[in-house]
Amino acid sequence: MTGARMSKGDATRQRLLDAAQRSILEKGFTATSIDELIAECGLTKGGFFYHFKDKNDLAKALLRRYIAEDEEVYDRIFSQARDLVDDPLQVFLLGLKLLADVMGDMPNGHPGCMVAVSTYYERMFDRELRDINTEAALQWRRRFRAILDEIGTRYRPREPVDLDELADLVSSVLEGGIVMAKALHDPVSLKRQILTFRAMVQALFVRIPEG
Amino acid sequence: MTGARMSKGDATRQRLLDAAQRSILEKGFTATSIDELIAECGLTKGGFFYHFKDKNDLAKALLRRYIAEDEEVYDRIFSQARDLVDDPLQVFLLGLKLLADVMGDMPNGHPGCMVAVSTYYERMFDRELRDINTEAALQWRRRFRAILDEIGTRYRPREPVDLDELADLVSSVLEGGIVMAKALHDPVSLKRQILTFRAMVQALFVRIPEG
DNA sequence: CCGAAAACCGACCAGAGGTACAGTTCCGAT
DNA sequence: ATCGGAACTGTACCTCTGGTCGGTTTTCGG
Repeated sequence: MTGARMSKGDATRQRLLDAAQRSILEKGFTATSIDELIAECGLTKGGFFYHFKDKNDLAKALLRRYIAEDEEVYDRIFSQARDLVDDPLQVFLLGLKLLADVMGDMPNGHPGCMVAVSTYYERMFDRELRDINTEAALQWRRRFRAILDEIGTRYRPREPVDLDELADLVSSVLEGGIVMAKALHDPVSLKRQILTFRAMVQALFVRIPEG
Repeated sequence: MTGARMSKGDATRQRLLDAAQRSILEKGFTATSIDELIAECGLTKGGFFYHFKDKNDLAKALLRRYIAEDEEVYDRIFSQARDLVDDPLQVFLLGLKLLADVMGDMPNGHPGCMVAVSTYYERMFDRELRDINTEAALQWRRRFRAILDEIGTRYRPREPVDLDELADLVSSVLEGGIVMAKALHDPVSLKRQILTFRAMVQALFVRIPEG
């Protein structure tokens, strides 16, 4: 990616993935034609099928790449949060704040989540792609769950909640926030949704007395 | 719908919408072919275009019908909640509980939200359809906002939250919960997401002393 | 400079999506 | 019974789409 030495073929592959991602998030998978992609990237049919054996293969590569970049963003944000504060609850709250900022700084709003798109095209894809999708969701759960476990050592929830479900709720708010921001035509909405959720997290946990 | 007298034409129209909704939620809009729909409903191309002037027109009718049914469900649930309890916070909490039950009782999980699908196909649709979509989101906001306003007369939030944003967060949790349930291949997940959110609402509000 | 692998070209195909419209059947009101 | 519109049928046509394949150029190590 960023300046990494890559062959001409790799560069073309990346350009195809970029074009595909933009178009798919805008119009959907089936509405994105191969003809359209190769026109944008300045190559021909043969060139495309040299890189991907079929359209499903493209979707697979795209989803993998998307998830990898997504994970990178989360890693960066939460390691940054850990550097700045110690208390696990404060780490989580700061992480949500930083995440909200990232989402809010996107000029046209979040472009959409490939995982969400894939769930709505489930039946069109092969098993492997569906598994990639499920794994991404589980990865999110593990990530947030880990932080929640740390929080649990020093705080207790005012109301009983299962931590796996609370972890999933973070993902739900993000996915749902993206949908709502698009539906409302209000790019900043996603940021506010995250911050409102953050306030609710803050209200949920109460410090356990030391000892 | 339910037993209401309808002409043969209306019945066909409904069957077409039923088939379209099922297919669109499963495969997406563009992947749903007219040929497929007419085969399922036992009529021909011409018959289809007698009812809908084009595919966009079908989408429009479908979205309108979906939203109307959706509103009916919410109306029923929250009026039921109002009949059972008095306190506004309890009405909201009971409403969320009933909603969770409805979602949990769907054998194959929530089939998906047409509004969410539409947001990911935005650029394909005309302005009218996009407006319908936005209006649906605003309608949800008004609905939940009204309840939250009532709650605000007797409770205060532990952390500062904007009530419009909290209202939108309800929608986000529902939309995101549907996506996550599909991604995780766990139909019951949506129900648990709603209940976890419910617990957070309960933790958020604290009674204002009378007087 | 050479040769082989990588990267790409472009003609072609079968089938699906979508449009148009003239003709036919159904059906209820008069 | 019959008339007129509603509810279709049948067909002809055209574009676009995913995908194939043999051939050509580019690249690059030796």
